[in-house]
Amino acid sequence: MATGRAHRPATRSRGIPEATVARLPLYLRALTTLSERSVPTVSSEELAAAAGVNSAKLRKDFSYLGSYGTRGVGYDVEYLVYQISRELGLTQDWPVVIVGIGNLGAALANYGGFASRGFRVAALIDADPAMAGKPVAGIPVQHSDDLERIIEENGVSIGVIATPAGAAQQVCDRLVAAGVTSILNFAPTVLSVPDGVDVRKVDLSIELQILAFHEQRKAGEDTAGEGGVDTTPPAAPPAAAVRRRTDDGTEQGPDGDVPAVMPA
Amino acid sequence: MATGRAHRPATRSRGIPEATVARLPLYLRALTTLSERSVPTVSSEELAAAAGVNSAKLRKDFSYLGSYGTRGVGYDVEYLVYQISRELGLTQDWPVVIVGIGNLGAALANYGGFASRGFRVAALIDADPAMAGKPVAGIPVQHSDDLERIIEENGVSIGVIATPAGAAQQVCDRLVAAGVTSILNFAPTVLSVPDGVDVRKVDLSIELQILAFHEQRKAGEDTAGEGGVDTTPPAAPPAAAVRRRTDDGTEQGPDGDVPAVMPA
DNA sequence: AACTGTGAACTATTTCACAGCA
DNA sequence: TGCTGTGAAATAGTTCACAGTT
Repeated sequence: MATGRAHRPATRSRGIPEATVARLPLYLRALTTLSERSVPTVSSEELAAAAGVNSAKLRKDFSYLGSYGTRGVGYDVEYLVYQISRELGLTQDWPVVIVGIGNLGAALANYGGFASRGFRVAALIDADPAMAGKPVAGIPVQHSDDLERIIEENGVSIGVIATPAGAAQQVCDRLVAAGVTSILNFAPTVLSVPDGVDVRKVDLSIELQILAFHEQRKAGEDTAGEGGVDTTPPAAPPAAAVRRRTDDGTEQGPDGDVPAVMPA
Repeated sequence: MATGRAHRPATRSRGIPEATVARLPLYLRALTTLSERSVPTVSSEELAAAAGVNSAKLRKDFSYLGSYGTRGVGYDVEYLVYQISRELGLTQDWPVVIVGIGNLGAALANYGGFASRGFRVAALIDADPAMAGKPVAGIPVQHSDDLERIIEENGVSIGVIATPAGAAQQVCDRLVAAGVTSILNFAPTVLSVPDGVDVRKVDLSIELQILAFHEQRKAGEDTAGEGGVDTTPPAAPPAAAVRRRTDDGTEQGPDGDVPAVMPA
């Protein structure tokens, strides 16, 4: 059992950089908007602005896909939509199951961005018998006892986990055993999966913590310790000597923290 | 108006790499779990496994914070929890507003991971008058007319946008005008913000698209075109010559896509 | 003996800047 | 002339491997 993702480091056939892959959906969204407005062509500069990146990066990214632009003109919007969709595998239909139909699961089920991009919510699964049969986003929730059958019958290879943290690994194991090879995990846990299974994590609180880090920096530049209320005094240092690399003298309290659990 | 984040490229005081900052919450979660189990110390190897990274990376990351370990022994769990919390700014109390109380907003309001990490949901705001006064996660929803007042009265500097895409920029502008300097955006739009305002984006469908890309690769290695159902034929190429870098002959259809909208 | 902390090597990603084409 | 496509340079991030410490 390996932990985490398995991004085929060897046998990398056409080698599109991971950073580029992560931006393709961004470009696709921007292009889709242009397409709706019937804009026929777009320059790298314009498209980059719409996608929130710089144009050199965008051109480099596209160069990994092929030469789909026209010098002096720009890119054909429709054609580029098609090429990126194809590259991402969105010209196929991907049946997806969502496990854990709490607020978050329901939000995901209702999320228009899935259906419109080649993803089809094949089933909603929850462990609560009281949920069974209830329609969410027009799809009846099924009990998790039937998880394996549902996966197999629908040929599902992508699963979304929106359960509480405590249930996530177990759900993950069952999904994988039933044939799922890609998992999008919203539960705040590190999942262990065998080689060949991809896991991506979306963590709602991690993003906020990153913002807090930068926010703290901003406050520290003007007046020290603005923008929040300090708490209790510093924790006792460990037995060993502690030599901090740098120290700004800001001392705050420790933190009786509790691991996060998703809404069920 | 600059687009996107503004990560103080100059004046970078103590220079912790962005990639490291992004992992600190991961370490913190793993440490918190250990702390609850009353584990007193942990080695880089063990902690790395719990956090899902490798130990060299973890040690390097910690080296940017200071020398908080003891050679031959490991790291003091409680002390490290404190140091990372402090570095991330989580020893302060951060009042947060959530704008857009649909399924997703409700999921966020109920999410235990916020409250337990220095974040306090100061207010829930929605544009629907019918929502006003209704309690979600024990907090009454307030109408967006009062957004500015709420921000100012509570000294909020971090805002979470969980509105439909169409409303996001407008909400963002109002948040920023009222004094918010960090935004977590769940709406599938690129937000324009002035310099000095940080934006982080969580996009539910982008992650799935990245999984689909890798999933497609897996399928393509064994039998070509397994794991999904193909759709219509290729779009017409643009007027100009098209020379693809490589081509695997897989031709699929274009895609009359619609921009995703979050559940309101 | 065990384990951290860290230069140095390596790999990935971004940005520059300009040749080449329509 | 205007804009793409891309080598080359610059920067960021990861991994190695081992000296140093308890």
